[in-house]
Amino acid sequence: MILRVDPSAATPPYAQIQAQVATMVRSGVLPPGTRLPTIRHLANDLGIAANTVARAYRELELEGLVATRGRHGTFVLAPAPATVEVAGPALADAATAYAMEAAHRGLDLDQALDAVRSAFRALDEPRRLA
Amino acid sequence: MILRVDPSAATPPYAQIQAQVATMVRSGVLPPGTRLPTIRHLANDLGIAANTVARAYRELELEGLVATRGRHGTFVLAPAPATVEVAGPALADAATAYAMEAAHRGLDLDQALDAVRSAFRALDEPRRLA
DNA sequence: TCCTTTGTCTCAACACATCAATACAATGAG
DNA sequence: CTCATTGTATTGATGTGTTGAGACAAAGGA
Repeated sequence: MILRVDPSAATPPYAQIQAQVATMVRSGVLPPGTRLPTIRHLANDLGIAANTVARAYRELELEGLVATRGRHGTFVLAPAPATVEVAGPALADAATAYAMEAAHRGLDLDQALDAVRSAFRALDEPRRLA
Repeated sequence: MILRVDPSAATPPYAQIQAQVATMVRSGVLPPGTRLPTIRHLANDLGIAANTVARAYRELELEGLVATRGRHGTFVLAPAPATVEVAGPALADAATAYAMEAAHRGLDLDQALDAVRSAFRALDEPRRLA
């Protein structure tokens, strides 16, 4: 479990943990059944409050990526095959926000799609991390 | 100048004004050369503080959509033809944020693009307003 | 049974963005 | 020259989200 948290980043620490774990689960780095570190342990490693890690785990549970099994800890689940429908309203909101931002700057659909393609490419590039 | 501001909305009032004026400028409802209402006048109409309108105008000026001509007021400029390059880092950031959100939920590029297409369609639909 | 270890909950402090009010500077009409 | 009208700058209040610390409940092993 190599995680990094930058307290001065724009995205809050709990969201950074959430995103990194989610990526590792989806990419298979953390296979289903893996036991995540306890919130206190991880909090200690990262030098943050336990509550912050707890929140990240809570959000991950809402996403259906992990399950907390009481006394035994928190475990990785098999991620459901993703579809636009299942990704839910949160993804739709993100898409709408992006569409508004793009339209607002005068871009048409094709230009907006190109920007997303570029962003995706840039996203895949530095995945040497994790 | 028919503008609406919902103080309880998620997007802050200054951003609502900014977005609505930007849309009207880009769509030609407000042709170049049009004089915008003074910040005090518009603030009065909307029942908000002058400073809030001032901020919206300031952001619009940064976008290059309007120009303030000192004593004479604030005027609509001819919007530059939009390109992805010119839309600048703000658009790139929005695209990256969206790409991360989508990847984070396990969507691939095509699914993410579909969601944007849907959002764009939904955006064009209720443009009976403005 | 007792105690350790797990996640959960609650509450206060803090940081940050936004808004409102007010004072200010510029500038052109009269 | 005077002054009304324009946008600008500063300051304080407010609300929201995030963090941190600690108390709490559950549950299995010794």
